[in-house]
Amino acid sequence: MATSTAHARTRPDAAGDRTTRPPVNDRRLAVLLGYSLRRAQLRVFQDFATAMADLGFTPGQVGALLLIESNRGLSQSELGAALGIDRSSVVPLIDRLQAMKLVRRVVRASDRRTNALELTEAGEAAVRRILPVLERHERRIAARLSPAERQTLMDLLDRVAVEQDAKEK
Amino acid sequence: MATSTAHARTRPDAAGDRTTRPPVNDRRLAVLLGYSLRRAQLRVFQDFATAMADLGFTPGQVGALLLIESNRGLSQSELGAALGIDRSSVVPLIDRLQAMKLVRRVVRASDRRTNALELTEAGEAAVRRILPVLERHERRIAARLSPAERQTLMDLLDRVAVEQDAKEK
DNA sequence: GCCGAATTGTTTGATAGTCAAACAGTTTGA
DNA sequence: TCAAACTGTTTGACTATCAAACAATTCGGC
Repeated sequence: MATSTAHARTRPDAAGDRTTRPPVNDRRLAVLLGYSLRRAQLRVFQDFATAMADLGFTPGQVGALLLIESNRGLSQSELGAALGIDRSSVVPLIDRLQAMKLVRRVVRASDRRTNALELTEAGEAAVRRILPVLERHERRIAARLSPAERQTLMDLLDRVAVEQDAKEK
Repeated sequence: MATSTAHARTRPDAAGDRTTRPPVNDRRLAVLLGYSLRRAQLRVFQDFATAMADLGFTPGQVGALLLIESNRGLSQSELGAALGIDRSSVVPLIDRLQAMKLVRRVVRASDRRTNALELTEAGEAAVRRILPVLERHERRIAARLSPAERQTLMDLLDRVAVEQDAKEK
Protein backbone atom coordinates (compact mmCIF):
# COMPACT_ATOMS: atom_id res chain seq x y z
CA MET A 1 0.00 0.00 0.00
CA ALA A 2 2.67 2.47 1.00
CA THR A 3 4.90 1.29 -1.83
CA SER A 4 2.18 1.18 -4.43
CA THR A 5 2.48 4.88 -5.07
CA ALA A 6 6.24 4.87 -5.09
CA HIS A 7 6.67 2.00 -7.51
CA ALA A 8 5.32 2.61 -10.95
CA ARG A 9 4.60 -0.86 -12.24
CA THR A 10 4.76 -0.81 -15.98
CA ARG A 11 3.69 -4.32 -16.71
CA PRO A 12 -0.01 -4.19 -17.57
CA ASP A 13 -1.39 -7.13 -15.63
CA ALA A 14 1.12 -7.50 -12.84
CA ALA A 15 0.05 -4.31 -11.11
CA GLY A 16 -2.56 -5.61 -8.69
CA ASP A 17 -3.41 -9.20 -9.23
CA ARG A 18 -1.64 -12.03 -10.83
CA THR A 19 -4.36 -14.30 -12.16
CA THR A 20 -5.19 -15.82 -8.79
CA ARG A 21 -3.31 -14.12 -6.02
CA PRO A 22 -4.57 -15.60 -2.77
CA PRO A 23 -5.22 -12.69 -0.41
CA VAL A 24 -3.32 -12.83 2.84
CA ASN A 25 -5.30 -14.54 5.57
CA ASP A 26 -6.20 -12.21 8.44
CA ARG A 27 -8.27 -14.44 10.65
CA ARG A 28 -6.33 -13.90 13.86
CA LEU A 29 -6.24 -10.14 13.49
CA ALA A 30 -9.55 -9.48 11.76
CA VAL A 31 -11.49 -10.13 14.94
CA LEU A 32 -9.68 -7.38 16.80
CA LEU A 33 -11.17 -3.95 17.21
CA GLY A 34 -7.66 -2.52 17.15
CA TYR A 35 -7.10 -3.93 13.69
CA SER A 36 -10.07 -2.15 12.17
CA LEU A 37 -9.12 0.90 14.14
CA ARG A 38 -5.59 0.88 12.82
CA ARG A 39 -6.59 0.53 9.21
CA ALA A 40 -9.19 3.27 9.42
CA GLN A 41 -6.81 5.55 11.24
CA LEU A 42 -4.10 4.89 8.69
CA ARG A 43 -6.33 5.81 5.79
CA VAL A 44 -7.71 8.90 7.49
CA PHE A 45 -4.30 10.11 8.55
CA GLN A 46 -2.95 9.57 5.05
CA ASP A 47 -5.74 11.68 3.60
CA PHE A 48 -5.25 14.32 6.25
CA ALA A 49 -1.49 14.46 5.80
CA THR A 50 -1.58 14.83 2.03
CA ALA A 51 -4.37 17.39 2.18
CA MET A 52 -2.33 19.49 4.60
CA ALA A 53 0.89 18.93 2.68
CA ASP A 54 -0.80 20.63 -0.24
CA LEU A 55 -1.03 23.68 1.99
CA GLY A 56 2.57 23.29 3.07
CA PHE A 57 1.89 22.07 6.60
CA THR A 58 2.52 18.92 8.55
CA PRO A 59 -0.26 17.39 10.66
CA GLY A 60 1.47 18.52 13.83
CA GLN A 61 1.72 22.08 12.62
CA VAL A 62 -1.97 22.17 11.75
CA GLY A 63 -2.88 20.83 15.17
CA ALA A 64 -0.75 23.45 16.83
CA LEU A 65 -2.18 26.30 14.75
CA LEU A 66 -5.77 25.27 15.42
CA LEU A 67 -5.20 24.82 19.13
CA ILE A 68 -3.44 28.15 19.48
CA GLU A 69 -6.23 29.83 17.53
CA SER A 70 -8.80 28.47 19.96
CA ASN A 71 -6.62 29.10 23.02
CA ARG A 72 -4.78 32.40 22.67
CA GLY A 73 -1.98 32.62 25.19
CA LEU A 74 -1.60 28.85 25.56
CA SER A 75 1.76 27.78 26.99
CA GLN A 76 4.05 25.36 25.24
CA SER A 77 3.58 22.76 27.95
CA GLU A 78 -0.18 22.96 27.67
CA LEU A 79 0.06 22.67 23.92
CA GLY A 80 2.23 19.60 24.23
CA ALA A 81 -0.21 18.00 26.64
CA ALA A 82 -3.09 18.71 24.28
CA LEU A 83 -1.19 17.29 21.33
CA GLY A 84 0.00 14.30 23.31
CA ILE A 85 3.69 15.01 22.82
CA ASP A 86 6.50 15.90 25.18
CA ARG A 87 7.11 19.55 25.87
CA SER A 88 10.64 19.20 24.54
CA SER A 89 9.14 18.19 21.22
CA VAL A 90 7.05 21.34 21.18
CA VAL A 91 10.15 23.51 20.92
CA PRO A 92 11.18 22.72 17.32
CA LEU A 93 7.51 22.67 16.29
CA ILE A 94 7.00 26.24 17.47
CA ASP A 95 10.44 27.23 16.22
CA ARG A 96 9.33 26.31 12.73
CA LEU A 97 5.98 28.05 12.94
CA GLN A 98 7.68 31.12 14.32
CA ALA A 99 10.18 31.09 11.47
CA MET A 100 7.18 30.99 9.12
CA LYS A 101 5.89 34.11 10.92
CA LEU A 102 2.67 32.36 11.87
CA VAL A 103 3.11 32.18 15.62
CA ARG A 104 4.51 34.52 18.27
CA ARG A 105 6.08 33.66 21.61
CA VAL A 106 4.93 36.37 24.00
CA VAL A 107 6.54 36.78 27.39
CA ARG A 108 3.87 37.41 29.94
CA ALA A 109 4.66 39.69 32.87
CA SER A 110 2.58 37.63 35.27
CA ASP A 111 4.77 34.56 34.74
CA ARG A 112 8.06 35.00 32.99
CA ARG A 113 8.67 31.25 32.73
CA THR A 114 5.96 30.55 30.22
CA ASN A 115 5.68 31.58 26.61
CA ALA A 116 2.20 32.70 25.72
CA LEU A 117 1.56 31.49 22.20
CA GLU A 118 -0.37 33.67 19.79
CA LEU A 119 -1.13 33.64 16.11
CA THR A 120 0.16 36.45 13.95
CA GLU A 121 -1.99 38.00 11.23
CA ALA A 122 -0.46 35.55 8.79
CA GLY A 123 -1.19 32.73 11.25
CA GLU A 124 -4.85 33.64 11.37
CA ALA A 125 -4.91 33.79 7.60
CA ALA A 126 -3.35 30.33 7.52
CA VAL A 127 -6.11 29.00 9.77
CA ARG A 128 -8.73 30.51 7.48
CA ARG A 129 -7.03 28.74 4.60
CA ILE A 130 -6.92 25.45 6.51
CA LEU A 131 -10.55 25.26 7.57
CA PRO A 132 -12.16 24.60 4.18
CA VAL A 133 -9.52 22.01 3.38
CA LEU A 134 -10.37 20.37 6.69
CA GLU A 135 -14.04 20.31 5.78
CA ARG A 136 -13.38 18.67 2.44
CA HIS A 137 -11.17 16.13 4.18
CA GLU A 138 -13.95 15.33 6.59
CA ARG A 139 -16.49 14.90 3.82
CA ARG A 140 -14.09 12.62 1.99
CA ILE A 141 -13.47 10.22 4.83
CA ALA A 142 -17.13 10.15 5.88
CA ALA A 143 -18.29 9.68 2.30
CA ARG A 144 -19.61 6.19 2.95
CA LEU A 145 -21.39 7.13 6.16
CA SER A 146 -24.75 8.74 6.73
CA PRO A 147 -24.73 11.72 9.13
CA ALA A 148 -26.29 9.52 11.78
CA GLU A 149 -23.72 6.80 11.26
CA ARG A 150 -20.92 9.33 11.43
CA GLN A 151 -22.23 10.58 14.76
CA THR A 152 -22.61 7.04 16.07
CA LEU A 153 -19.05 6.26 15.06
CA MET A 154 -17.67 9.29 16.87
CA ASP A 155 -19.64 8.47 20.00
CA LEU A 156 -18.42 4.88 20.06
CA LEU A 157 -14.84 5.95 19.43
CA ASP A 158 -14.99 8.45 22.27
CA ARG A 159 -16.29 5.71 24.51
CA VAL A 160 -13.33 3.50 23.58
CA ALA A 161 -10.89 6.36 24.12
CA VAL A 162 -11.99 6.84 27.73
CA GLU A 163 -9.21 6.13 30.16
CA GLN A 164 -9.67 3.05 32.27
CA ASP A 165 -10.42 4.38 35.73
CA ALA A 166 -7.31 3.18 37.50
CA LYS A 167 -8.59 -0.39 37.58
CA GLU A 168 -5.45 -1.96 36.22
CA LYS A 169 -6.35 -5.49 37.14
CA MET B 1 -1.14 12.30 28.23
CA ALA B 2 2.08 10.62 27.28
CA THR B 3 3.94 12.67 29.81
CA SER B 4 1.45 12.20 32.59
CA THR B 5 2.88 8.83 33.45
CA ALA B 6 6.48 9.96 33.21
CA HIS B 7 6.14 13.00 35.46
CA ALA B 8 5.14 12.23 38.97
CA ARG B 9 3.57 15.40 40.22
CA THR B 10 3.81 15.47 43.93
CA ARG B 11 2.09 18.67 44.74
CA PRO B 12 -1.37 17.74 45.92
CA ASP B 13 -3.54 20.19 44.02
CA ALA B 14 -1.34 20.93 41.07
CA ALA B 15 -1.52 17.43 39.71
CA GLY B 16 -4.54 17.75 37.50
CA ASP B 17 -6.23 21.02 38.13
CA ARG B 18 -5.10 24.20 39.60
CA THR B 19 -8.28 25.57 41.19
CA THR B 20 -9.80 26.43 37.86
CA ARG B 21 -7.62 25.23 35.06
CA PRO B 22 -9.52 25.91 31.89
CA PRO B 23 -9.30 22.78 29.79
CA VAL B 24 -7.76 23.30 26.39
CA ASN B 25 -10.37 24.24 23.86
CA ASP B 26 -10.76 21.67 21.11
CA ARG B 27 -13.58 23.11 19.06
CA ARG B 28 -11.83 23.09 15.71
CA LEU B 29 -10.59 19.52 16.10
CA ALA B 30 -13.39 17.96 18.12
CA VAL B 31 -15.72 17.94 15.13
CA LEU B 32 -13.34 15.80 13.11
CA LEU B 33 -13.76 12.07 12.84
CA GLY B 34 -9.99 11.75 12.56
CA TYR B 35 -9.61 13.33 15.97
CA SER B 36 -11.78 10.77 17.75
CA LEU B 37 -10.15 8.10 15.69
CA ARG B 38 -6.67 9.18 16.69
CA ARG B 39 -7.43 9.26 20.38
CA ALA B 40 -9.12 5.88 20.36
CA GLN B 41 -6.34 4.36 18.32
CA LEU B 42 -3.72 5.81 20.64
CA ARG B 43 -5.35 4.30 23.70
CA VAL B 44 -5.89 0.93 22.07
CA PHE B 45 -2.39 0.76 20.70
CA GLN B 46 -0.95 1.69 24.08
CA ASP B 47 -2.87 -1.14 25.74
CA PHE B 48 -1.85 -3.54 23.01
CA ALA B 49 1.80 -2.57 23.12
CA THR B 50 2.14 -2.93 26.88
CA ALA B 51 0.24 -6.22 26.89
CA MET B 52 2.59 -7.63 24.26
CA ALA B 53 5.65 -6.13 25.90
CA ASP B 54 4.78 -8.26 28.93
CA LEU B 55 5.27 -11.25 26.65
CA GLY B 56 8.49 -9.80 25.27
CA PHE B 57 7.18 -8.84 21.85
CA THR B 58 6.68 -5.63 19.93
CA PRO B 59 3.40 -5.02 18.10
CA GLY B 60 5.10 -5.57 14.75
CA GLN B 61 6.51 -8.90 15.86
CA VAL B 62 3.10 -10.08 17.02
CA GLY B 63 1.54 -9.07 13.73
CA ALA B 64 4.21 -10.94 11.82
CA LEU B 65 3.86 -14.07 13.94
CA LEU B 66 0.08 -14.18 13.58
CA LEU B 67 0.18 -13.57 9.84
CA ILE B 68 2.81 -16.22 9.27
CA GLU B 69 0.83 -18.65 11.38
CA SER B 70 -2.22 -18.11 9.20
CA ASN B 71 -0.22 -18.06 5.97
CA ARG B 72 2.52 -20.65 6.06
CA GLY B 73 5.05 -20.03 3.32
CA LEU B 74 4.28 -16.31 3.05
CA SER B 75 7.02 -14.29 1.37
CA GLN B 76 8.64 -11.30 3.01
CA SER B 77 7.20 -8.93 0.42
CA GLU B 78 3.70 -10.24 0.99
CA LEU B 79 4.15 -9.92 4.71
CA GLY B 80 5.30 -6.34 4.31
CA ALA B 81 2.29 -5.52 2.16
CA ALA B 82 -0.04 -7.08 4.72
CA LEU B 83 1.60 -5.16 7.54
CA GLY B 84 1.67 -1.93 5.56
CA ILE B 85 5.44 -1.53 5.75
CA ASP B 86 8.19 -1.53 3.16
CA ARG B 87 9.80 -4.83 2.31
CA SER B 88 13.15 -3.45 3.36
CA SER B 89 11.70 -2.94 6.81
CA VAL B 90 10.64 -6.56 6.95
CA VAL B 91 14.26 -7.72 6.88
CA PRO B 92 15.30 -6.68 10.40
CA LEU B 93 11.89 -7.72 11.72
CA ILE B 94 12.35 -11.28 10.48
CA ASP B 95 16.03 -11.23 11.43
CA ARG B 96 14.99 -10.67 15.00
CA LEU B 97 12.29 -13.34 15.01
CA GLN B 98 14.71 -15.75 13.42
CA ALA B 99 17.33 -14.98 16.07
CA MET B 100 14.64 -15.79 18.64
CA LYS B 101 14.18 -19.15 16.87
CA LEU B 102 10.52 -18.43 16.25
CA VAL B 103 10.57 -18.12 12.48
CA ARG B 104 12.39 -19.93 9.66
CA ARG B 105 13.33 -18.62 6.23
CA VAL B 106 12.84 -21.54 3.83
CA VAL B 107 14.21 -21.43 0.31
CA ARG B 108 11.64 -22.80 -2.05
CA ALA B 109 12.84 -24.73 -5.09
CA SER B 110 10.05 -23.33 -7.25
CA ASP B 111 11.31 -19.77 -6.79
CA ARG B 112 14.71 -19.25 -5.30
CA ARG B 113 14.23 -15.49 -4.96
CA THR B 114 11.62 -15.65 -2.26
CA ASN B 115 11.92 -16.73 1.32
CA ALA B 116 9.00 -18.83 2.45
CA LEU B 117 8.34 -17.90 6.05
CA GLU B 118 7.35 -20.55 8.55
CA LEU B 119 6.91 -20.78 12.28
CA THR B 120 9.15 -23.08 14.25
CA GLU B 121 7.80 -25.18 17.10
CA ALA B 122 8.75 -22.39 19.47
CA GLY B 123 7.00 -19.94 17.16
CA GLU B 124 3.77 -21.88 17.33
CA ALA B 125 4.09 -22.06 21.08
CA ALA B 126 4.56 -18.29 21.13
CA VAL B 127 1.35 -17.83 19.15
CA ARG B 128 -0.49 -20.05 21.62
CA ARG B 129 0.85 -17.86 24.38
CA ILE B 130 -0.18 -14.69 22.58
CA LEU B 131 -3.80 -15.58 21.83
CA PRO B 132 -5.24 -15.42 25.35
CA VAL B 133 -3.41 -12.16 26.00
CA LEU B 134 -4.99 -10.84 22.82
CA GLU B 135 -8.43 -11.85 24.05
CA ARG B 136 -7.96 -10.10 27.35
CA HIS B 137 -6.76 -7.02 25.51
CA GLU B 138 -9.86 -7.08 23.35
CA ARG B 139 -12.15 -7.39 26.34
CA ARG B 140 -10.37 -4.49 28.02
CA ILE B 141 -10.75 -2.02 25.20
CA ALA B 142 -14.34 -3.03 24.45
CA ALA B 143 -15.26 -2.89 28.12
CA ARG B 144 -17.58 0.05 27.66
CA LEU B 145 -19.31 -1.38 24.58
CA SER B 146 -22.09 -3.91 24.29
CA PRO B 147 -21.40 -6.77 21.87
CA ALA B 148 -23.77 -5.16 19.37
CA GLU B 149 -22.06 -1.80 19.72
CA ARG B 150 -18.68 -3.39 19.27
CA GLN B 151 -19.84 -5.01 16.04
CA THR B 152 -21.34 -1.75 14.82
CA LEU B 153 -18.10 0.05 15.53
CA MET B 154 -16.05 -2.47 13.58
CA ASP B 155 -18.43 -2.29 10.63
CA LEU B 156 -18.34 1.50 10.52
CA LEU B 157 -14.54 1.53 10.82
CA ASP B 158 -14.20 -0.95 7.98
CA ARG B 159 -16.41 1.27 5.89
CA VAL B 160 -14.18 4.26 6.60
CA ALA B 161 -11.07 2.26 5.79
CA VAL B 162 -12.27 1.42 2.30
CA GLU B 163 -10.06 2.89 -0.35
CA GLN B 164 -11.57 5.66 -2.37
CA ASP B 165 -12.16 4.16 -5.82
CA ALA B 166 -9.64 6.14 -7.80
CA LYS B 167 -11.81 9.23 -7.80
CA GLU B 168 -9.11 11.65 -6.82
CA LYS B 169 -11.05 14.77 -7.67
C1' DG C 1 16.09 -20.87 -26.47
C1' DC C 2 17.46 -15.65 -25.58
C1' DC C 3 17.47 -11.48 -23.40
C1' DG C 4 15.59 -7.40 -21.49
C1' DA C 5 12.34 -6.35 -17.87
C1' DA C 6 10.48 -7.36 -13.51
C1' DT C 7 10.67 -9.33 -8.72
C1' DT C 8 12.91 -10.61 -4.26
C1' DG C 9 15.70 -10.01 -0.42
C1' DT C 10 19.32 -7.18 1.22
C1' DT C 11 22.42 -3.28 2.49
C1' DT C 12 23.18 1.38 3.12
C1' DG C 13 22.17 6.01 4.07
C1' DA C 14 18.85 9.66 5.22
C1' DT C 15 14.92 11.42 7.57
C1' DA C 16 11.40 12.30 10.97
C1' DG C 17 9.49 11.83 15.33
C1' DT C 18 9.85 10.83 19.78
C1' DC C 19 11.54 10.70 24.57
C1' DA C 20 14.91 11.14 28.74
C1' DA C 21 17.95 13.81 31.21
C1' DA C 22 20.08 17.79 32.49
C1' DC C 23 20.25 22.97 32.69
C1' DA C 24 19.09 27.78 34.13
C1' DG C 25 15.59 31.07 35.03
C1' DT C 26 11.35 31.78 37.51
C1' DT C 27 7.57 31.12 40.66
C1' DT C 28 5.33 29.27 44.69
C1' DG C 29 4.19 27.68 49.28
C1' DA C 30 5.32 26.45 53.88
C1' DT D 1 13.37 32.93 53.07
C1' DC D 2 14.27 28.92 50.62
C1' DA D 3 13.53 24.35 49.01
C1' DA D 4 10.56 22.37 45.68
C1' DA D 5 8.17 22.69 41.52
C1' DC D 6 7.43 24.43 36.87
C1' DT D 7 8.94 26.34 32.17
C1' DG D 8 11.41 26.34 28.04
C1' DT D 9 15.57 24.67 26.07
C1' DT D 10 19.56 21.79 24.57
C1' DT D 11 21.64 17.55 23.86
C1' DG D 12 21.82 12.71 22.94
C1' DA D 13 19.92 8.53 21.92
C1' DC D 14 16.64 5.50 19.95
C1' DT D 15 13.06 3.75 16.87
C1' DA D 16 10.65 3.42 12.77
C1' DT D 17 10.29 4.38 8.40
C1' DC D 18 11.50 4.96 3.47
C1' DA D 19 14.50 5.56 -0.95
C1' DA D 20 17.94 3.91 -3.75
C1' DA D 21 21.06 0.75 -5.33
C1' DC D 22 22.66 -4.11 -5.76
C1' DA D 23 22.99 -9.16 -7.05
C1' DA D 24 20.43 -13.23 -7.81
C1' DT D 25 16.61 -15.06 -9.91
C1' DT D 26 12.45 -15.53 -12.75
C1' DC D 27 9.43 -14.36 -16.51
C1' DG D 28 7.56 -13.13 -21.09
C1' DG D 29 7.74 -11.80 -25.69
C1' DC D 30 10.24 -12.64 -29.72
